[in-house]
Amino acid sequence: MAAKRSGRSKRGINERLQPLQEPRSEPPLSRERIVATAVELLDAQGVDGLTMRRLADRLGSGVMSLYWHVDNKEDVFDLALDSVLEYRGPPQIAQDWRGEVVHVLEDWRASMLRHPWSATLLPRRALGPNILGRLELLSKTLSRAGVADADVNAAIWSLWNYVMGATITRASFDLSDDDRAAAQQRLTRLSERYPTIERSRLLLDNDWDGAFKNGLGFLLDGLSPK
Amino acid sequence: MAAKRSGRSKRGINERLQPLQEPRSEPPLSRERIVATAVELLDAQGVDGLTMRRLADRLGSGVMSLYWHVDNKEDVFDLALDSVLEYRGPPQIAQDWRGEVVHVLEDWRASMLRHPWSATLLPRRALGPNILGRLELLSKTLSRAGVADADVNAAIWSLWNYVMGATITRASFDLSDDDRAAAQQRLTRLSERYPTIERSRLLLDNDWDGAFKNGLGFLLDGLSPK
DNA sequence: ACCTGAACACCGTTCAAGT
DNA sequence: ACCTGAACACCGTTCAAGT
Repeated sequence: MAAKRSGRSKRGINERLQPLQEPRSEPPLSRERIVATAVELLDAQGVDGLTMRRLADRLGSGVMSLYWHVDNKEDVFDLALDSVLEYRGPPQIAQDWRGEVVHVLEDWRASMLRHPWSATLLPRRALGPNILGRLELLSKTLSRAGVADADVNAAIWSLWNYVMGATITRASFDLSDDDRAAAQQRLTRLSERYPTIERSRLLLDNDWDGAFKNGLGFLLDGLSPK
Repeated sequence: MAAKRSGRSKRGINERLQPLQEPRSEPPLSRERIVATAVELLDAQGVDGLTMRRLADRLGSGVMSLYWHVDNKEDVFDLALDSVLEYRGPPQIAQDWRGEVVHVLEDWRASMLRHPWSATLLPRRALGPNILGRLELLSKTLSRAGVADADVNAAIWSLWNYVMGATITRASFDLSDDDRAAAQQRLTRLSERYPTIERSRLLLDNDWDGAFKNGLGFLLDGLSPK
C-alpha cells in the first residue's frame, strides 16, 4: 500500500553511513514487525508477558507509536494469533479423505503447540482468515468424503472441540512439569480420598500424542459415512 | 477452627442495637465470603472484571484486608474455580455404566456453563479437590465397566479433552452473539474465499447440546470394552 | 504520514502500623 | 488475630503536540 518510490534509489549512501553511526538502527515500524515481535514476546513470556510497553521496548520505539499501526492491545492479540495459524497445505502425496482430515487436524494442533499461548487464546478471539481457511478445507474434505450436508457442521464442531480441548490441556500441562509432579504428590498424600487415580498415576500420564490420535480415531469412526 | 465460645450468649443485645445503627453492617471477612463474592463478581464481569480492589469494595473492606485470608489473586481464582465445580452426586435411579459416565460429564459441563469464566480458567489452574473427585469417580466407573487398566487413563483424557473443548468453545461463543453474527456477515462478504462454510452457515450453527451428545456418543462407542 | 511524552485512571502487592 | 493506608512499580489508552 506504500506510495510508489522513485526508480532511482540512493540506497548506497544510507548503507554506508547509517550502520556505522547506529549499528543496530531499527527498521521503521510496521504492522508486520509489530506482529512478529509480539509473537516473539508471547513465546518467551506467555500471555501475561505481552505488554504494550515491553513490545515497544523490543521494537525500539515509544509506546504510543504502536497505536498508529494497531488499534489496541486486543488487535495485537488477534493479529499474532492468526499469524501463527497459517496453513502450508497438505503434503504432495495423495491421501484418502481420512488421512487428509487427520493431517489437517494434526498440523493445526502442531502449529498451536509451537506457540502454547495460542491454544488458550483462540477460543476467546474472533476467527481470523487463517483459521477460517482451515475450517473451509475441513468442510470441503468431509463433503467430498460423502458426509451428508446436514451432518457436516456437527462433525466439524465435534472435531474442533476435541482438538481444542486436547491442545489447550496439553499446552497448559506442559508449561508446568513441576506443578504436575507436585499435584501427583499432593494426590499421594490424599490417597485415601482419590485411591483410583492415585494408583493409576493419572496426573503423570504422558502419552499425549498417542491419546490424541486414539480419541481422534474414535471420533472419525463415528463420523464416517456408512 | 474458631475458639470455643462461652455457652452464655449475649446475642439478644447485638441483634436489637447493631442493625438499627448500620442496617447493612457487613459480617466479618472470611475465606468463604471472599470466595462467594469473587464468584458473583466473575459471573457479572468475567475474568477481567475480577480485581482485588473491586472485590474489597463489594465486601465493604479495605483491599489489603483480603490478604489476611487469601495468599494473592491467583489463590482467589483457584478457590472460586473449585467452589463452582462441586459434584452433587449421581441421581438415585440406578444406571448402566454408560449412562453414569454421560451423567458425570454432562453435569460437569453444566456446572461450567453456569459460570462461563470457569471453563477457560480450569486448564490453566492447579486441579482442586472437587475436580479431582470427579476424575476419581470417572476412573472408578470406567474400571467397573471393564475398561482395561492400561486404557483407563487414555480414556479419561480423551473424555476430558472433548468436554473441555466443547465447553470452552460454547462458553466463548455464547458470550458474544453479536460477534458471531458479525463474523458470519464478514464471511458472507468474503464468500469467494470460504464458499463451503459460508453456504453451510457454519458460524451460525446453534445446536451445541446436540453436537456435544453426538460426539460424546462416538467417543464412548470407541472406548467401550468389547 | 508517522512518531512522541505527559498525564489519567487504573492494577497487584510490600511494608510498617494500627487495634 | 485481624484490619488498614500509603507507597511502589507497574498497566492501557487519550490527548495535544511535534516532524
